[in-house]
Amino acid sequence: MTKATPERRSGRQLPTADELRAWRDFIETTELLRSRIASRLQAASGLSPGDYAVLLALTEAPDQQMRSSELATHVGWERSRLSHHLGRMERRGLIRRQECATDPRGAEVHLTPAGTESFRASTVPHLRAIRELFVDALTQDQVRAAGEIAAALHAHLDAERRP
Amino acid sequence: MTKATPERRSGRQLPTADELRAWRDFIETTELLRSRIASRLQAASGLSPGDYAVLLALTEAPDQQMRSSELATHVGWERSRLSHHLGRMERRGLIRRQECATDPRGAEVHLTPAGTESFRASTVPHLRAIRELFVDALTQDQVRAAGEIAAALHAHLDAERRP
DNA sequence: CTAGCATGTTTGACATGTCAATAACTCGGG
DNA sequence: CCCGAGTTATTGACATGTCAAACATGCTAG
Repeated sequence: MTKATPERRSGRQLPTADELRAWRDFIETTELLRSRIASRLQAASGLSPGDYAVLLALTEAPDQQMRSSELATHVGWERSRLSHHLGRMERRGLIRRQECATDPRGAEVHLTPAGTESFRASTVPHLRAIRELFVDALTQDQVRAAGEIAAALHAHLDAERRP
Repeated sequence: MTKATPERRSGRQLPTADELRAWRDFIETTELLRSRIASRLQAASGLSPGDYAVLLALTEAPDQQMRSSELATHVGWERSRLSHHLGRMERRGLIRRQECATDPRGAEVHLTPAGTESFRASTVPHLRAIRELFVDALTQDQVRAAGEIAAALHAHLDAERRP
């Protein structure tokens, strides 16, 4: 593809120093950002990002309930991870699990009033944190570029996964 | 700055739908990317990203050793996290801790031959994974932009932290 | 000297994640 | 009827992270 400029993009196995610096800045900063957003969420509502994802999905579901594996797909987690997380959330009274009427193997996950309320209280502070820590740090072009970079990375990872 | 278009960037508390989509793509993709890179590293060398960070710092240190808190600063971890991690690495024979000669409170962390060898074996595959999963997914401009976005986010987080 | 504060590190309790194994149930053929 | 393969969800063992408390030692004011 890049035969005309072989020294630029092809024939190289390893990243250049500049590329490596960009990678390190990128990966370290996203980690830091994630933990800051999580702190804000925790402080505002006592919820973890995982709790938030589960409560968001349930809140948007018809009847505020969902089958366990449906929920796993929706939030993009492995079943096992979800199961452990639901156990913790159930202990804290945020959700309730009950046998599924139509499939005795399955479980229905229900939002409790406490879960509904915690989620309600967390929404605005969480969105405000995203605004303050992400959107406000960047220009409009950078926000757009960040979305495009994420999309390109995601597409590339998908392509690698099953070619 | 944006007085001429007040509805665009100011007076708003919450992100727009586009901004929120960019945020979600960004944060979810970086998480996915992190875990893919970690899998590659694990497969190639049996090391976790944390192991790699510690071994990299020790490898670059004079005498292949470092004081524990120096190491914590270098990799950007809390002391407690480092202590737990060093315990696990020591059990696996990657590093060794011994009393510091000059300060009886302190610990020196030393690289073992096994640690040196594991790190050596991991370097090229790890850099290749960064090349394949990050650099190759993006244009040169995007790699540069990713670095700049990370720098802007980092600076903004620092500014928020202590003013 | 010694009480008390600072420094360097570890520990314990717990939240979060992954992986492999298990349990409980469905369903389609013999 | 029953076997075996697939589906749904949970479990256990363990790695990784955070927070607060504990420990050990050094330093300094009285």
